[in-house]
Amino acid sequence: MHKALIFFYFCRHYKKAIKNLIMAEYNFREIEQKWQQIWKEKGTFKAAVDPKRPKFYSLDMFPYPSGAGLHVGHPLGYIASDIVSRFKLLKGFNVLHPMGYDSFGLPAEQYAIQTGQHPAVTTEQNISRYTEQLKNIGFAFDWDREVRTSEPAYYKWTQWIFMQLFSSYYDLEADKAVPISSLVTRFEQDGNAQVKAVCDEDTPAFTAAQWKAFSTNEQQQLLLHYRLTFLAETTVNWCGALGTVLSNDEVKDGFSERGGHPVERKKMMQWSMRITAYADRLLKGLDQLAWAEPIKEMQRNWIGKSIGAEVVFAVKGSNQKIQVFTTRVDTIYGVTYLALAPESDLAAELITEDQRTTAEAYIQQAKNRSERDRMSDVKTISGAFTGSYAINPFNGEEIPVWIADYVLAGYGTGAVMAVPAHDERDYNFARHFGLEIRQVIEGSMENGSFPGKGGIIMNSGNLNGLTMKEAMNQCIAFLEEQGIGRGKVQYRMRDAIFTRQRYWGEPLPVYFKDGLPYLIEEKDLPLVLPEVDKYLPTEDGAPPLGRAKEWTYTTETGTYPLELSTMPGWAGSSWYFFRYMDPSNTNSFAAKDKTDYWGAVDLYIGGSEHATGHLLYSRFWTKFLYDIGAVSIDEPFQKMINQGMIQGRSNFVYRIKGSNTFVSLGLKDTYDTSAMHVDVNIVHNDQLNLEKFKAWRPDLANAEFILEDGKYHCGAEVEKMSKSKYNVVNPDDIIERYGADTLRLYEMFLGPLEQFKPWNTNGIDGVYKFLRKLWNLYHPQNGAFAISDAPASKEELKALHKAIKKMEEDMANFSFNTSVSSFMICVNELTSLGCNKREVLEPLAILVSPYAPHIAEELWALLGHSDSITQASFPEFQEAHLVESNFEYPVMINGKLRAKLDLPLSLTAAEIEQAALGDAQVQKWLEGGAPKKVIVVPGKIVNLVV
RNA sequence: GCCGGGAUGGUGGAAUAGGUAGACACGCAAGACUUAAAAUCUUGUGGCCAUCUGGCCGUGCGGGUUCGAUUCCCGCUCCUGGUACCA
Repeated sequence: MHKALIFFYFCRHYKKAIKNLIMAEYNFREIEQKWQQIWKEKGTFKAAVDPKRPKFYSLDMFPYPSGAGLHVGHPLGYIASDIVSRFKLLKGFNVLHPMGYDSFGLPAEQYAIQTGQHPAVTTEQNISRYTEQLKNIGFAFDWDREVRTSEPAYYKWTQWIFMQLFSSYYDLEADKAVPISSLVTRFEQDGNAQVKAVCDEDTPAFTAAQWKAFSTNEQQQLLLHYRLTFLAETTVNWCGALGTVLSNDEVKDGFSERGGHPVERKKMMQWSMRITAYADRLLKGLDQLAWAEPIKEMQRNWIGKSIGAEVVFAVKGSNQKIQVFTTRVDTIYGVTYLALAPESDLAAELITEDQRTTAEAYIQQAKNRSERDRMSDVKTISGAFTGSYAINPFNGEEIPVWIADYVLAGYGTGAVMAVPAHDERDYNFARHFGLEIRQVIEGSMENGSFPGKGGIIMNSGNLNGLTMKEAMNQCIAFLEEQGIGRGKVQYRMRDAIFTRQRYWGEPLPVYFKDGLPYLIEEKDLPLVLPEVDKYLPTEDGAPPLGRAKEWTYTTETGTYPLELSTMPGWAGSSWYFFRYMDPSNTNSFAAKDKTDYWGAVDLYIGGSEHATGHLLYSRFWTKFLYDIGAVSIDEPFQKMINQGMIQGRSNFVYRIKGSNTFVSLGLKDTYDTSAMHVDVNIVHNDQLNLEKFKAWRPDLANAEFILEDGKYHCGAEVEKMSKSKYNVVNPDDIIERYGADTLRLYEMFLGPLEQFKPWNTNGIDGVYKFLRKLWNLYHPQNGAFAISDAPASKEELKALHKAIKKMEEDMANFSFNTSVSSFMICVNELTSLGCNKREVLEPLAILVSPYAPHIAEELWALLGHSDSITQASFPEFQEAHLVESNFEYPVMINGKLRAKLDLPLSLTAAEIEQAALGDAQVQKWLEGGAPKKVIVVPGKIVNLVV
């Protein structure tokens, strides 16, 4: 009796444990660790050049390793690209699927300023954490190819590319970058009159004789006007207190966002990249790319090509000329004033004595507002008259010259010809200051100004009666004939500023001699970031590198100071996709045979927030590298998918004010409550785990609850994922609880990849159940592995081949969520058929392996294979298994479903009609009469109109 | 303002060369197993009406084309991403 009781007790409590031992339930923890280890040991995902196989380059936007670690949103795109990579492996492709880190950046430097911790140390720690987290998810990355932009061995080549840009200019005749040495040769022979190249607007003309007579310094100064990366005076947001340049979005109301220090617009010497030289190629190149149309459109807007004309206005009683850019030169007779940007030097010069006080006060006021403030404050109209008049070259009319802050110094020439009748901003300005409004296009002025692009020109001398296009052509011809203007293409995009006054970035390989920049020698690369005592600007406002003890460069002629600024964040990320092809090369950034083999990225997955920055810069550098013959492609990313951001989903509890009692969601309005964020990790399916809640914080230990049906329901809201909202979900926690395969499947199952969606774990159980059902197919009796070699039935093959077909179609459309559904359907069907046939279960394991690689490998091994499942071939879809002999026809009457008829597919339309009309249900609706019309679509539908 | 994307049950979502709306999953409900709970399994689940086999309504709103519209066209509303005195 006693023994029996103990035995009984033992059985009850250890039943499950024993079952696990002898019945091999799906144990994801064991399986996943085992296979991650095997992949690592066997180098399963090592990629190597293999001309015999077609290549597939699958790339993710590499992350900046932040201190917060990966959250559940980061891996979304990586999982998608991993699925595609593994699918391509099964399809026989040689797949390159690497991962690395964009490891220079501001957060590590800010942390360094606060703590004194070297950014390299912080970065290293963060990278270890990221790598560990990524490895837990079981990605098919070739980790041997990892790159880090902050490693000297990497940024050596970032510096090298900078040097090539410095040594090149853009030749407009060849329409490509050409070595600057050939430009020097041309200067020596002919001067610069015949040279068609992209250069600064203010480049002076000179002859060969003059060139030769110039001093070395003068020659170098002139060459800077042509180099693709150059030092030039740029207007920036300068914050003296922080000692650095701020970007527009770091400035609020004239003060720095961080610290609230005053910010002024200041002209500073900065390095720039002449990306505008590539504007047209960047625009045209978009047409060839398989990118989402919105992203292409964003780039087109960013490049902002406008076709128009440049017109020179003489100033009355002065030698000054005012140059304007306009897209509507056809409205030239409607010009009633000119407007200059407050920053322009010309504006200050044109102020007459009687206007001096007001005009100069206005310029001063405008200067203190950032460009962004000026732009966002559209409603306030402000300006000042200079006192000067310009002459309209078409009719000799005198027109007043104004200063207006709606004119931007950085676009076009910083001066506009105002046509109030046909431009809204000019109209508002003219109304505000009582300036003339003269209509020159036929139409009604009832609703103020109108653009009138399709109208006929009037009040315009010999342009009268012409269309916009005709008038424009005629005007441009006149301007060119008179030498006072020309047709011109203007881009909104500006040259990219390439320096930051920061520490944690690539040093520029440049030293200064007589105030002019020179490149260090290639053999001295990399120019390694020096140690500094603090990561702050020096007392006299120089960048942090000014603190380095020895930051000089020695040549045969002497020792010279090195550049103190560093490169911006986008430098290292603009070419990393080439480095992956040959990551440890010490002789070049990547060997040509390797870049030729791997070519362009076949699939690039990342967020759309990089649409205009990173993607544009990468395309620019790739085109440049192509021009100099360093690579053979001029577009880096053939196909791109933008995954939607995963937003946070916060949970709330409702505390009765002034108490420690919490009310469930449905009852919260019956009490006086206030909402409080609660950690989403102690909430499941929006139900609060009360014990965990009490343990969450000491002050909640004695919390009390008012429940609904014995449960505490939490409120929920979609917000940004952030620590302070307690809605950050760490992939490690999901993996701990459900395993990596479940995480991978669930992230895909959540919805379309490109859609923005909040993270919630409400449906994750369903995915986990699916994996267990899958496992049970191979372990049918008491959880023991058993497989039958008997031939599969028609139904079993049909279930399988439906899934094969669906997966291939979905892969082509990157519709991962629907593939997961089709796997579920397949497994459900096979379960109810009781299928454990090798003929079906072997291909099934291959099918799910891109999504759930660990469990697939385990099943593959159980099936008796010694190779990795990644070596298998994707099962071939056979249409024959899906062919049906019958079809259940929906019969609709007046467009409404009234009956269903199971009929052979071999029937003709007439036979189907016959059958439908004979059906009892249909007869009832026809009420004895004949239908007015019968539509029969064989294999689809029958519709009767009565 | 301009340029994109979107709106489908209680929830995530499926279905568009126009052809059975709501696949798959969550949640919920009922039942089985259990001392109980969890887990698991079975059944049901768009709304309204009906005693049942059934009927009416239903894909943001209003029109249109069509035998037939979530899908195409016109006009709105709301949400969302980008961009913004760009001459």
